[in-house]
Amino acid sequence: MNLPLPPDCPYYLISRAALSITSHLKKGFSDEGADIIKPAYLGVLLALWDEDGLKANELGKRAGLEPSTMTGLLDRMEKDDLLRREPDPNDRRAHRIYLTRAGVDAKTFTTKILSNLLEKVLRTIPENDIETTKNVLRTILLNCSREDVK
Amino acid sequence: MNLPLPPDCPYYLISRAALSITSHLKKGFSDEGADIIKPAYLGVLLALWDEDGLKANELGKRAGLEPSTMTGLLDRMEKDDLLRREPDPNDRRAHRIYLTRAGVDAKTFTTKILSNLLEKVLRTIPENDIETTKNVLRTILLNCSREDVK
DNA sequence: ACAATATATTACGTATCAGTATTATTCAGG
DNA sequence: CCTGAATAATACTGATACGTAATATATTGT
Repeated sequence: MNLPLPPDCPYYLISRAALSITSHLKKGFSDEGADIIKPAYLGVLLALWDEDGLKANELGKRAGLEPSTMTGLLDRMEKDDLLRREPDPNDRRAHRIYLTRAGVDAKTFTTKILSNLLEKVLRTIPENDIETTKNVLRTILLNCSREDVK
Repeated sequence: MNLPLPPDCPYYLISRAALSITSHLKKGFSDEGADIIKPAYLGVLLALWDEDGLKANELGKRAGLEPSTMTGLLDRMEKDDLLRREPDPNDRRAHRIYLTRAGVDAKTFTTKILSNLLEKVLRTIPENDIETTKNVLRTILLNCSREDVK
């Protein structure tokens, strides 16, 4: 049973790719003077740009983050004036998350920076292979969530 | 310019897959009573099992981590008695990293846990698609490092 | 040999994410 | 209508990773 060395290990490759893109994204935001936007904010922003006023809970599901992670993330984003929490009138346990003006306005340039970066990073890769990769990753996520149930 | 929603965004998929596998790996080590082994240790362990006595610097290159990240990681691993630092006789700036007995012994069960998990997570995916995915990820890493130079 | 440069490590601060426990609220069944 | 299970959010802790700056040691060009 020969364990693959790092450059051949799927886990290594996935982890490194994630960190590497994150790092570039961070730099991309910084270079464009959009320092308020952090890569970790993207999942939440994408969800809220699609549908404003979600609950923290629902946001977590869409962004793939645990509830305990959401608290700190929303704290940071609220401090950065990208969103605000408001009590849910129908459920006093819950809050609704609404984008601020700044949060709405961020969509344009954030979108541009993200797609520019992805374009550069994926540039040399055939469209087919990217689709295959996305499907593989989706399957991995599916298999992982199956494991969770067990 | 329609930004892909999370489940369709390559960056989202890569990040989620990395976190998801990491979480399962952690649980896998825990379930097998191998709590000392943390997913983050793998890059270093794989490198040292291949070649003992590397410098922190070289280890960082193999594991894909920054020098400043290596310090804390090696600190934790040393505290967990998996390795020890020894001064490099030829370069007084550097240290050589050697596996302890526990670090050597960890290879067998760590290897088994990792390959079991990967087998489970990748089980349903055609070998071809996995190869394609690995190549795509390698290309992404390459493109990212090219960006670095720029 | 000496100053400038390069390398290795460390120190410190920040960001990110998960797991566990806790609190407050809602809801379902008797 | 009350009690127990489920749900929403948070607090807290630990792990992981980076960037910047500081320090110590080596190497190189003159």
